[in-house]
Amino acid sequence: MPDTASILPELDWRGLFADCTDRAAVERRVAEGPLTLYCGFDPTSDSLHVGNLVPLLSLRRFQIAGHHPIALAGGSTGMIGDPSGKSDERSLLTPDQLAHNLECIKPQLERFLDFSTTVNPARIVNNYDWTATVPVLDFLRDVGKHITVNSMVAKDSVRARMEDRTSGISFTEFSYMLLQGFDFYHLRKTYNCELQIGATDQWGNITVGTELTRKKLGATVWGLVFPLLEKADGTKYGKTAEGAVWLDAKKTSPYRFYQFFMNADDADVVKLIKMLTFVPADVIAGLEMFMAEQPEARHAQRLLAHSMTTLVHGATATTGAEAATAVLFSGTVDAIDAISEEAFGDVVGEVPTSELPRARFEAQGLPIVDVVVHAGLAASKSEGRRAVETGGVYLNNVRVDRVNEMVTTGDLLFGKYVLLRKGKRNYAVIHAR
RNA sequence: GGAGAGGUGGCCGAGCGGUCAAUGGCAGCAGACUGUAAAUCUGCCGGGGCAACCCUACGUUGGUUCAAAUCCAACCCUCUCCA
Repeated sequence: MPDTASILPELDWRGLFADCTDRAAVERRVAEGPLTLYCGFDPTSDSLHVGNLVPLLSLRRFQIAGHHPIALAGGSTGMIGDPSGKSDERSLLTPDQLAHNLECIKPQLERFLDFSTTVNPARIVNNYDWTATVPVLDFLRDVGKHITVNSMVAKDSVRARMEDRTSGISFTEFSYMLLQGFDFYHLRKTYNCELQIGATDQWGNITVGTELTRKKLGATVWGLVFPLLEKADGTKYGKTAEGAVWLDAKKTSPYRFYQFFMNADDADVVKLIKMLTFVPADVIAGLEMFMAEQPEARHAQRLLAHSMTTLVHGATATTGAEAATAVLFSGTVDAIDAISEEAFGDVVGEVPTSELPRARFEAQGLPIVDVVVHAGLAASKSEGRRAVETGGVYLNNVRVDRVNEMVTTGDLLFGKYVLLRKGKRNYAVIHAR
C-alpha cells in the first residue's frame, strides 16, 4: 500500500510546493487515505510543452502516492482563454482548431498517467461536457451570483491587465475564472474531487473554485500550487529562440528535445531534475557531489536529458538521441573520420536531415552557402554567407574559410552524406541521392 | 458621438523632408575563452548580388515634392478622457 501522506514531503524536497489554501488540513486529509485531485490543461496548441510537465507529472506523483488523479482537458475553458500570466488579450481559437488540439493533447495526457491500475486509475475528463449546455442565464444565476466582481478584480491576473492601459482585458477573459471555478465545483460534486493543483499563476482561478464549492455545496476543497519553472536568472524555462519545447516528436524531435536538456545551465540542472523527473533523492544527492567535483563531465545534464527523453519519447528514441550526441559531440575530426557507416546512419534522421539530388554535387559542385541554406541552418543566403564569413560553418567538422567554397562529390561521407555544423552545436545532414 | 494621444524592424523604443535599411536597449546568431555551462569581450543582426548596386520595408490607400518613416487627405486599428 502506498503511503498517501508521503506526497507532501515529496513535493517539498522536490521544490514543488509553493503554496496551499490550507496546508495543515491537506496534511491531515492525505494522512487519512487517498483523495481525488485534478489539474486542467487547456488545448491552446496541438501539443503540450515542457512547461506543462510540472503539473502533469505532479498528478502522476500523487497517483504513485495512491491518490486518484483527474486530468482535465479544457474544451470549454480553451474557448475562452486564460488571462493568467498573459500580458495581452489573446485571439480566440476556432472550434475546429480546438477540436484538433484536444485530439492531439489527450493522448499526451494519457501517456503520463496510469489508467490500467484497478486501485486508483486516472481519469481524463473534458469540461466541455458539463459546461457547453449550461444556459447563460443559469450560469449567471447559479455561478456568477456567488462571486463578487470585487474579488475578481483583485486577482493578480486581472489587476495586471487592468493596470496595463495598452491592452486591457475583455469580459470574455475576465469570466475565465468563473468557468474554471465551476469545473472544480462540478468535479467535487461528481467525483468528490477535493484538491486542485496547478502552477502559481493558477492560484486566483483555483481559489474561485474553492469559494464556489464552499458556497454551493458547503464543502471544503483545497488548492495547491507549485512554483513556475524558472531558470536561475528568473526567466521562463522551456523556451528556445524557436519557441516552446514541445512534447510532440513531430514538433520537437527527440534529438532536439534531448539536446535542450543537455544544455541546461549548471545553476538550474539539479532543480530541473527534482521538478521534472522521478529520480530519487539519494541519487540526486550523489549527483550533486559528483557535479561539484567535475562539472565539466555534465553528468547531471546527461541524466536530466536521458530521463526526460525516456519519459516523453521512450527508450528507443532516447538511445537514438544519445547515439547521435555521442557521435557529433565526440569532439575531433578524427572521430568523424573513424566512424562507421552504420553508426553514421544512426545520426542521419536524428539531426535535421534534408535531401538533394546527387547530381548537384557533381562537376563543380554546389556553393557552400546554398548548402547551408538548404540544410536549414540559415534562413537566407545573406545569413548563410555571414555565418561562413564569421567562421561559424563546418563541413564534415572542418571549418569552412572561404565563402565561395564548393561542395562536391569528394566531400560526401560514404558517398552520400554531408555533415554540416553551424556554431558548436547546430548540426544538419544532407543526404545526396 | 465629442476631445486628445498613438500605430516604426522578433520585442521595447528613437527619428519627424534628404546624410535612414532607419540611434539605442533586449532577444537572437557567430567568434574568442570554456565543460555542448555561466559570466565576459568582439563581430553580425530585411532580402538579392563577388561587387558597384538593386529590391522590399516605418498601420492602409492616395497626394504634395527632384526627394517622405518624416508634410497633406481619407480610411483602418489601439489607448485615455468626456457624452
